[in-house]
Amino acid sequence: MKTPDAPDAPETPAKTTAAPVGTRERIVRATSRLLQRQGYEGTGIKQISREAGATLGSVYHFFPGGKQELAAEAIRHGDEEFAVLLRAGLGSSADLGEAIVACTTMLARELRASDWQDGCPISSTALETVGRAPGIEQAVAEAFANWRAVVVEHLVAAGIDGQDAGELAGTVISTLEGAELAAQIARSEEPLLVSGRHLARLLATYR
Amino acid sequence: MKTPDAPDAPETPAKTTAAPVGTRERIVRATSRLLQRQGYEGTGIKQISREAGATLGSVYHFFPGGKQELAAEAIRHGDEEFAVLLRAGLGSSADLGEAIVACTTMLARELRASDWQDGCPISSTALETVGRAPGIEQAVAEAFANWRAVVVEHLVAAGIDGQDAGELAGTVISTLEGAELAAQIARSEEPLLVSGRHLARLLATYR
DNA sequence: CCTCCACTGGAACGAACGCTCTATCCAGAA
DNA sequence: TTCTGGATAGAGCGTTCGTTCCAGTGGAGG
Repeated sequence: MKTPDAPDAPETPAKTTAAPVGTRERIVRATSRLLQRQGYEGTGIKQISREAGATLGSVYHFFPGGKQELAAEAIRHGDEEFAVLLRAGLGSSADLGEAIVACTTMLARELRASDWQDGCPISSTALETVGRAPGIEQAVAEAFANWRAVVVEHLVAAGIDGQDAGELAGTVISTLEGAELAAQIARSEEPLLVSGRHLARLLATYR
Repeated sequence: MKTPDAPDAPETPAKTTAAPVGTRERIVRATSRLLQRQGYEGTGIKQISREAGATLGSVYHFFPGGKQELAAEAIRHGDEEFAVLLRAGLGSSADLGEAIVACTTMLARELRASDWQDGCPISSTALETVGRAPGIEQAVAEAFANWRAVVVEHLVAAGIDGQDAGELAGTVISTLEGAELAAQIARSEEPLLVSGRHLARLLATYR
């Protein structure tokens, strides 16, 4: 009934817009979004295959490791997604404080646009699988380390000492995570925006 | 086989220690701990009744609203649990910075003692049920507001302006939440301890 | 042409899910 | 004693879970 893959133009996937997305990629994207909104246990493989426009056979063909392997891959997808946003926000201003505020502003806008549904892409799955799914735990740890590295880079470039930058980057990520959770719960941009200003103020004390 | 309620001394439940815990309370406590570790979808009613030493009939007798009502009650339990820790930490020192550091130190110690399992009692359930379980969402929102109020009280007592105190309290809670998540993921006390120092530094700029 | 194989499609399995239901127990009121 | 109703006990409902399995299907390589 439904033909997922575009039958035409298999050779020119880069049409700038609407590049036909392969089955594997569609499965990963659908999984990432569902994990973000429903968590690990709340998301079923059949729902994933339905939303991705793929069949159960395809899912297990590409991810023979089952749900865990699929979730780990989706975490890596969310990792890069969030890193892109982080780089965009931090790179938007030479002033460190303004850059941080830009990050929280972007996060707040996206959160509101999704009716407070799309928070951190991985935190829900991360919390559910602590100590019980090694593959997922590792992907989560790598994501946090990745985001931290992105922040460290900008802090060092802004002239903050390496040791301080490493510690501050951890706190920046932690606070963004917590503020995003608080914003989802309160259905308000305020926790994110306020935390952004506080982080800017904290960073300003390192001169 | 197993007699949950202590058959003797039904009139003097307050023996200072080892007060026999009623069936309803046992169910709530078991639910709270399981939700903390496994999240909402990952926790089954039958597992709850097993761990609580109660039967399915008892669970639905006390919580006719089913899983959602039970979870909301467990969230309220976790709310008070965390508030107690917060008050203990904040009250441990007249110096605001030291008090905040005391909070993170306590959280870090408890987290390590549970092999990084027992993080925030409600965050996992909160994330899973955003926008899909009104009763639970409300209990979660009340918990955050409650914790925030506890912090505000101490900030104001330390001489911080009311407006600032309200905003800072939100960031304090957010950062504690995020740092606890980071600590669980990294299996390390460091994110919590470092964030505690940074929060102390931030608060010190309000004088 | 045929062969091959990555990929698709979906039936079926046993287990677990949330919840309903009836039956039983037992302390205290009448 | 009989009656009442809170509390306990667990079988069983229909559904969904993650996973396995196998029969196609279609395009590239010989």
